[in-house]
Amino acid sequence: MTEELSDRQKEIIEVSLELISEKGIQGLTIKNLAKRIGFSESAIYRHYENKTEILVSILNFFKYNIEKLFKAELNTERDAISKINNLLFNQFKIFTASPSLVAVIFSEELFRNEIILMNKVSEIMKNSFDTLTSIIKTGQEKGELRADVEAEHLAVVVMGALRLFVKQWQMSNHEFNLTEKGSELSSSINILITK
Amino acid sequence: MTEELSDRQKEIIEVSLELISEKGIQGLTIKNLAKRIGFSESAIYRHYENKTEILVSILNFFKYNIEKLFKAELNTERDAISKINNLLFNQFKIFTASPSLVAVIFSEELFRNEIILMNKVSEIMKNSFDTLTSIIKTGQEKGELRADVEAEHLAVVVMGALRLFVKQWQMSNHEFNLTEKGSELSSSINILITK
DNA sequence: AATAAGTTAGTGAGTATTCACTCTGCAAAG
DNA sequence: CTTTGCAGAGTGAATACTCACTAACTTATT
Repeated sequence: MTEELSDRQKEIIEVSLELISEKGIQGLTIKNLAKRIGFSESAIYRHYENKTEILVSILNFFKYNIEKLFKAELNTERDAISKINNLLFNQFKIFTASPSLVAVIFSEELFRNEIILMNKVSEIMKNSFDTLTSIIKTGQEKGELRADVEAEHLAVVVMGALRLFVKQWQMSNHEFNLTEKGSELSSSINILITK
Repeated sequence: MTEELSDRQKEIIEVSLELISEKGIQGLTIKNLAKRIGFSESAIYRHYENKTEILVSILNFFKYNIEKLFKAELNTERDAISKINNLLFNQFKIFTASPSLVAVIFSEELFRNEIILMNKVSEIMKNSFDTLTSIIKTGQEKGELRADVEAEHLAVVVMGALRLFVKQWQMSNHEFNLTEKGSELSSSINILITK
């Protein structure tokens, strides 16, 4: 799963994320990539078989980060509230640190004709959602979270709010501090889902 | 605002929505459009100046529907809960009836290089969000909704849940009944935001 | 009523551009 | 002397869009 990337491959991914954050997924072309790195277009194919492979690599990077975050939180001994709190906080921090990832997760529509990419994206989403649901379920059983609403619905609410908030941040051209304002949103969510 | 579309223009929009729902925004090309309608590519330019104009037309159609829905609900004498309930229900019904609109609202990333389209999309989102926030605010003042969480955060939660749920429906290939399951989600949301 | 003029909606060929990707050859390193 | 990393030139497919032209109507003029 760790993929063992070479230095050049890492550089290609880095520059790809740069380009995506600047001009969106559409800005990620072989030409732009080569120009930015400073070598010819053909050189890229020494390191990646094709463009899809590059995108797969990016999604794997994303998947790895997200899942590490979610799984880690799932297996702690904290209560559900602080698990979810941490989850949201870390998620906001990741996006603040690399805004290009925001463009990536909202590019599903563009991946629609590439089945591999589509599957990767749904996998990531489903995984996060399931982990969150499971955290909530446990929290309900322990009496930490309200149980008058089913866990899956609470998960939709939490994850939906997270995504929309990040989207609003992106559309405002990062006008507000995502981590800071995100903390406030997080507190509000806490109030809503606590017993 | 009604745009006064000719019969042919209406047909072009209809077929565009068809193509989008089948193959995503990427499936909407002048070639595909012309082939489906049954005339030459150049004929399209008799009815629309360029492809962007077609997309603007689609977004206007979407904007019109959404805003009609939100504004109508804002001005009724019902309580906030049933306003939001209706809003969600009608929204789910619209998407069920024309799933292509889902592809459109999640295509923001693709519109990023076309400022006109980008602006149209943010306008639609901002408008809906503001109307929803205003409904919630009124509900809080009247004591119908919980006031221990600020209105904007409640709006993020409601709208975020709506969007994520629709996204999940789309990604499942419309496997479940959006209107039906959406009603259930709506009930859960009610519970969360009621005093 | 007949002709002339103008409009509308179409065709088909062709444009420029962009895209991902390939082929050949070269130079340096092991 | 073979592998690796790269350059340069090129390919074919796809894209949105333009151009000159035409057939079918409609409207105005005599």
